[in-house]
Amino acid sequence: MATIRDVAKQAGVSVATVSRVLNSNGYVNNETKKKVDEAIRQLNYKPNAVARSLYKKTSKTIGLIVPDIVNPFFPELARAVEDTAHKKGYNVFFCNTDENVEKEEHYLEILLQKYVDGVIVASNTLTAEKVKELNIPVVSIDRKITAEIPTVVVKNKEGAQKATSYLKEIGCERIAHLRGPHHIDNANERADGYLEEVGSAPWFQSSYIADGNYVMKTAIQATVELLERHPEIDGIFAANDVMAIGAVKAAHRIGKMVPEELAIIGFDGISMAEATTPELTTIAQPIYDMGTAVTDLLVKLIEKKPVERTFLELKVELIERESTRKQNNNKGGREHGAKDHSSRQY
Amino acid sequence: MATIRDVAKQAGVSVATVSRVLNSNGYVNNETKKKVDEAIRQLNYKPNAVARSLYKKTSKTIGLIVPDIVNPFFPELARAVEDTAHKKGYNVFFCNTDENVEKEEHYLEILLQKYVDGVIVASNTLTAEKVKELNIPVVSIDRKITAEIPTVVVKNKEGAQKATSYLKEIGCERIAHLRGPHHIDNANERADGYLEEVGSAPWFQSSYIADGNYVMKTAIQATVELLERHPEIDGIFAANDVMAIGAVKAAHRIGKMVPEELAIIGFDGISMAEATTPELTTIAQPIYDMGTAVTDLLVKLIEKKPVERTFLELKVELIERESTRKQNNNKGGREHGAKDHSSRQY
DNA sequence: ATGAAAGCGCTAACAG
DNA sequence: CTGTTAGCGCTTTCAT
Repeated sequence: MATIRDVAKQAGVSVATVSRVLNSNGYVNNETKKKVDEAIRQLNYKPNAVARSLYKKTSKTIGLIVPDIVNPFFPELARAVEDTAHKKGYNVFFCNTDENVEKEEHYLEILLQKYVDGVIVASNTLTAEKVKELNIPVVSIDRKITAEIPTVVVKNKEGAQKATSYLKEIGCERIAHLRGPHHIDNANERADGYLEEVGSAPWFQSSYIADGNYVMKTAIQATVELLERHPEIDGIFAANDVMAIGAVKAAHRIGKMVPEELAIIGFDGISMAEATTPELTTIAQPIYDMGTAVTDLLVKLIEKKPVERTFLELKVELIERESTRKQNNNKGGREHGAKDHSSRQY
Repeated sequence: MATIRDVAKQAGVSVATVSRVLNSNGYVNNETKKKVDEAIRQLNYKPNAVARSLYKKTSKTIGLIVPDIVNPFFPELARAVEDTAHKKGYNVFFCNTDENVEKEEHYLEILLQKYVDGVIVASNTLTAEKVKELNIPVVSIDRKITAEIPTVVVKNKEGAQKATSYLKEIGCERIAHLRGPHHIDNANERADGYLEEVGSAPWFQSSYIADGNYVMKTAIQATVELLERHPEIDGIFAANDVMAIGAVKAAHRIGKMVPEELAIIGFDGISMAEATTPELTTIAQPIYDMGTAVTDLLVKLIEKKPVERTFLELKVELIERESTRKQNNNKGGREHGAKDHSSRQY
């Protein structure tokens, strides 16, 4: 590969001049600039980003740390992050931690050694202290770590309330909740939202809440048990779409019709929710927008540009599909006015 | 951040000595090593990977170029690549090209400037010529580019034959094919496999092959038209799972029962295929293994270790689920002996 | 407007 | 066994 020296020699100027035209700063005569450009072209010269990084102490790269890209929530997020980063001239290092603290800290260390300018984390295990030590901007997505760390999340509680009250509106009278892990904030917030809506209903029992752990397999099992214990249940709010899909399978397995006998609503808005039969009604997060927002935020922090707010709470949206329909149990189901905001393309 | 100089000063030795203990090469007295280690600990020193890269002309990073991480085939692949790379001490830059040549070439250029040691591409648009210019190892996954570029693929034709003959075995007598894009090799190979099995059957018509373009929306439309034009069709081999899911939806929409009236089999083995009702029978690719294999291959090339073969063609596996069952059309369906190798976990 | 030269943090001869 | 030193390729004062 040609270096800046080769270009300088070829153009008959000094490396400083070449550097000047490369970065278009400082004065440089139009004629000499032409010579340099020509030399660059002839040699097919590309500046060495590593050398530049070493000097400038910045690398135009960021780290993206997710638990597991295979989790259907993350591909779209990762795509948004990469798109936005690329647009702003940054490359992204891609890391999976499986929610494992050591792995996470190890990655952070490596990223730091590689001079990343900032990092985006989706993590529950990261402490504020560790982040401080890094001395580079860190932003959190989907999970709030501490008040000091800039964060992009969605209105989980509000979404959960929306889901639950929607089930009430279409006529469900015994609504259960398939909740996520107790150590994950957004799972607790969603459970809170559910409780807010039905916690004080005369029919409510704490055993209407089942642990699904955000995983399909567990959710299937939990739903089967739930429905066997409580055959009166006519609506389920699952705290994520994966569990909602599990719930659909469970219902199918024990012969409950969805949505006729049992309405099911999920949370997230992952594309897998459109693969099911019936297609899943869900509270959709603006996943791509979240990715864009965190990345914008991070880049602003890196480039020390002013940021308005460091805590963004984005809105969620009810997408009505087939897994919920007005229940015709003539006990008072009301008309529901929501339109289908689905992104179905056919 | 502390530098090697700081450590040297703190330990009362020269930077060379520090470098020696860092890289554990060259002789260094055990006592001085201890002093150095202690200084490193005290200063919480971490060597600067950029400076090291600059000197060594290698960065311990690789690039991963995929069309779109949102495409359900790629998250698992990306995960495998990242896992394997990490295990071998490499980080991975993550790039989405949308199959766009300019974007792809642009990424390659940037990666090159950033000194990546090698790159893994999933691309149809890359030319051998471009790869040559790079002067670093490049390996291709899922798509063969040219003979010179080391590649990991699966036995597409064989898998397609397996899918088609399986449909015959369970009693289908009018088997259609939902094919992928004409410019993608694996789509053509899968179509070839299908043709091999049924192309000369008395009932065969070229209009039994529909273009689905690997996309759900298109596949739904194509399947509806196909079934309206040819109501006699009792089996569909879709060239990927996403289209197979589309076919299931199409069948559902026009009131054909799957699998009773219409058997559907996909290709890929993505997890989404387990979210559907009925769950999808498919020809599964060993996606994770493919990722591991390309990464191993790439790292060997980078480190100039001997590689046995530079063209790996992995086996696919039939996973029987619910979307295909022995057709009871008493016209001669035979027993089929395949076991369920499904990864269903419940 | 241009060039010389120092230095980013590290590694690897080479000398001792 | 350890230290001195010359780079890796680039950017940026500081002179001129």
